[in-house]
Amino acid sequence: MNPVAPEQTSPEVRTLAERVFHQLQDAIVRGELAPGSKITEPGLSKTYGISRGPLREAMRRLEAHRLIERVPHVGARVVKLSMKELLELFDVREALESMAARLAAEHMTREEIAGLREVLALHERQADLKSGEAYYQREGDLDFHYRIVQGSHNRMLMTMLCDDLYYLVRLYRTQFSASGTRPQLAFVEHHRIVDAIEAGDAELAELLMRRHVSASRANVADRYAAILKQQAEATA
Amino acid sequence: MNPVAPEQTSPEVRTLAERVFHQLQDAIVRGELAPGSKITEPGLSKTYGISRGPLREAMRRLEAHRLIERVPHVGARVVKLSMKELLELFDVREALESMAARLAAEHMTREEIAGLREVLALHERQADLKSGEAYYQREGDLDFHYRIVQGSHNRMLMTMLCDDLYYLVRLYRTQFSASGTRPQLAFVEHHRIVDAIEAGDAELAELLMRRHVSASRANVADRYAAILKQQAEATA
DNA sequence: TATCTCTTGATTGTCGACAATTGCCATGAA
DNA sequence: TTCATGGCAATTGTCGACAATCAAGAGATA
Repeated sequence: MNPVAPEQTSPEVRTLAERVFHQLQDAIVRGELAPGSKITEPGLSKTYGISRGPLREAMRRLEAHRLIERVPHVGARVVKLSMKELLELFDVREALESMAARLAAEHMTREEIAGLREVLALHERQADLKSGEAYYQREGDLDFHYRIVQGSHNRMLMTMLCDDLYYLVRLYRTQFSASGTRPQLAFVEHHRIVDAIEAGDAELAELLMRRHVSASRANVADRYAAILKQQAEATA
Repeated sequence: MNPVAPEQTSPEVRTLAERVFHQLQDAIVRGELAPGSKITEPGLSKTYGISRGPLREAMRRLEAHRLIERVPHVGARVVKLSMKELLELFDVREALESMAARLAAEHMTREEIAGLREVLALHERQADLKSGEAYYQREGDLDFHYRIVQGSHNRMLMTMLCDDLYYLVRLYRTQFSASGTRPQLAFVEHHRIVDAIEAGDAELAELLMRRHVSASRANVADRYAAILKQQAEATA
């Protein structure tokens, strides 16, 4: 159902607050709750059929994950990523994921590497059969990155990237409806990264991952610049 | 009073929950609440004279900042950093702070650089006069890093490092009572980093910061290995 | 004696109600 | 018309009480 989410069976749904938290998290990432829209406690309380107590707790967690923004005595809004913040996100990703790739090259087990190769093969097949872009860029790409972070065996990195940043990435993709160009390019880059990891070449893996994220960032920035230019021409 | 904390006057103490959050945060970082000790809601509720509602909210925030760990239906404990987690923290710092130094070299204003130089001069004076180690390594060092992160002008980096990781660093220092060896070495490294930033040499600033954090990590690892060896000899 | 079960006490999760603060809208004056 | 001011409705913050869950200890049995 959700190829990225780490919670397959029921990791932490022992309480109402956590269940609602995950529901809201999904709703936001999927765009069902419009970015920038105001969310009120009584409203959600009725929608989900729970009291305001657990709801507030869920909202606090959403705030910690940067999915909503709260102002005391005023209310909460779904985050609306600006282009500036999006580029900031890419810078952070570049720093953390390159480190993850380095650590993965040092610590990843044979089994984990094999699993990574499988993911890559699966994506390749799907990209061959259909246009595939949609699936690839939307979830498959994150799946790849997800496994590398896991392979770093650094718990702090894992929570930062998988629990926080990757949800923001998904939110950005729905918000900007970024179908994601340059899938074939990313393919090659992915393969090279895995090769470096398998070879245990930490420095190379780090460098390649860094370039990979950086290229993705540049791609976003370019497309944004193009949009701005287009708008300028439209008004002129 | 608190040279590191960004909140000088009253940043967000408009609500009980936030006030208690900051109080607890300080208490934990200072070691007043022993690492690993269990904290109970009714207990804190009485201690701080507030109801359990705002208290739970404060605890949620502490959990998000990794200062306490909660288990549903069981309770919360103050975090107790293991050496493994500490080294993980250093890896994350290396990734994020080297990126921060790079961005700082690109975006830092003249005024910010001047302020950074002042901090350095202040530390040098204090290191000359007294043994200075204590002040230097405890807060001054973080002050230096803090300003560089601010200079990156990347809000996401700022919150990650200043709001989360640096509190963990301070907690580690009290927990391991790390008075911090190698202050003079760090001095030289700090100076070189500022030089690189002022020269606008992003790559060099990044490299130097990376080495700086890495050296700090190696220092911690070495001292830990020494302690282990000492203990082994004592038992033998 | 060791282990298993059950009871008990305490703690956490949830709820509904009340108080405090905010934003909005109507009213009035310049 | 525009701006300031006051009141009002709605939302957020806070509280105390009840229900659900867990951990520990007493007791019984093999």
